[in-house]
Amino acid sequence: MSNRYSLSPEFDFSGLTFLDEVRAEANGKSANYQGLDRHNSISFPISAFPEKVQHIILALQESLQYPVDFIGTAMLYTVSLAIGNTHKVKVKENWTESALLYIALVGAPGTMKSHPLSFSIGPIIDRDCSTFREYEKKVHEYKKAISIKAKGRTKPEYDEPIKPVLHKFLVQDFTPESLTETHRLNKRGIGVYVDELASWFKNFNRYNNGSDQEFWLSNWSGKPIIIDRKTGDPIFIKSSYISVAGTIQESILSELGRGNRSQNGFTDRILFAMPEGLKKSYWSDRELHPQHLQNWHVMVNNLLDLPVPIDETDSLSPTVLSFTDEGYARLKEWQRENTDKCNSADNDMVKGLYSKLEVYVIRLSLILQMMQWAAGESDKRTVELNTVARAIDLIEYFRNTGMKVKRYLLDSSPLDKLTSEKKLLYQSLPINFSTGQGLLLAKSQGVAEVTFKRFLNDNSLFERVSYGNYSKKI
DNA sequence: TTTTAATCCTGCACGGCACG
DNA sequence: CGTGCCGTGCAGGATTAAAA
Repeated sequence: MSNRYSLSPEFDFSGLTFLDEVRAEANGKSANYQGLDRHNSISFPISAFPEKVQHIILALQESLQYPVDFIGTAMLYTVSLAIGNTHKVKVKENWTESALLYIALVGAPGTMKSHPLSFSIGPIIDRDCSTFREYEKKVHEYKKAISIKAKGRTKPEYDEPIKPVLHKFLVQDFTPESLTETHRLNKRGIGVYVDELASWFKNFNRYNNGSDQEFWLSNWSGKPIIIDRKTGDPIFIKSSYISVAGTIQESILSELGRGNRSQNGFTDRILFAMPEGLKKSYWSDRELHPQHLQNWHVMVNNLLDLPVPIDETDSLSPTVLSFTDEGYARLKEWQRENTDKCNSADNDMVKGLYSKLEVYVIRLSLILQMMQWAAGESDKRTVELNTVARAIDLIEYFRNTGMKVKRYLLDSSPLDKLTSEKKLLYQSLPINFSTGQGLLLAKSQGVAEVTFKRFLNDNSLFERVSYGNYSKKI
């Protein structure tokens, strides 16, 4: 099969020598991850992406300061969504994996979290936009057909007009009901965008006894969605496919762990992009070469144009890729290492994460293979060794960020649960102080006497050295 | 989703205790 | 004995969990 669109091969990269510099820098940092201890971090493995995509990622970093972690992860999401139910990968007999992803971009406000996502899903939004215009046209014709039919009752065998269906990929604002309805009409697969993950989580079990949670867990596994409703038609979606992208502020990551009984299994299912040492930067003089934008659009459109084969029972029958022998061997090798790491892990939360990574390495292999195909850099008959190796690079990055998130949840400092006033007061107190000194400071910041004295009783924050004298513990 | 109950936090008042 | 330090019960507000 050949690509419907081809990327411009004439595109001249030679004038863009800065790319090599940036890439050298980026690759130097990600040189080896295996020997590092768990507190070091791995930089985002740009080299996992196809050549042309690497150029786009680096150009976006250079011209618009998009962190490579964000744009790269957002691109994985975009490709995941574009693949949908068209392709799966076979691991073993009776075990296939889809390209479904849950991703989250983590960073402080104003650090370019949403722009990279908007850029990478741009081609899909364009597609949704044009199908919506067609839909409106069809609705217009449908209404006309209905009215003609009403008037012209004389023809008994008049063709029943078909109510048009809106096809779309992206859902921004949704309720569980509207989402399943959209998915019912778009069985190829849809994607949602959640602006603040923490608040999304918080409302999971609020109003409906955990069924939201259940829904997202089973969707992640690609299980069927079966809903019987009191009002409206029952819904049955055999292979559900809803990829999720979200953002969250680093400072409220710890909220994911609150009331941890229900959410823990969930954070393991999310791949986190967390750029190291992220800060706001100055505008750059460099402009994004339009060819990069063009190339990305071509690639995504190649994927979006893939049809979903439908079998004789009217259900989807995706094309199934399998691993090459070498690729499968590498996968097995990694799985052994991961299993050992998992078994020797001291804590159950870590085990949960590691077992999800085992699924994700397969899914990322599929996504990367399809991405390479879309970029015209390989075929899509099998998943090759090279692809598996790249997927493993990515997984090790996501293992690292996943552990980072876990650390946020586990040892969030006792300071985090304080109100901002108390936190400020605590920080302005000297290491050693007498009650009277502290009281003065507290009053100047508007904290009442009793409140301050009760505050002093918190053993995790203060130690009483002697009568009327305290020292800070943190 | 709205209503209700439970829990936590805060400010106030008061009384006991340590210290010089 | 005076002064500052410390603990506690209570009421009302805010937040969170449970019920309707």
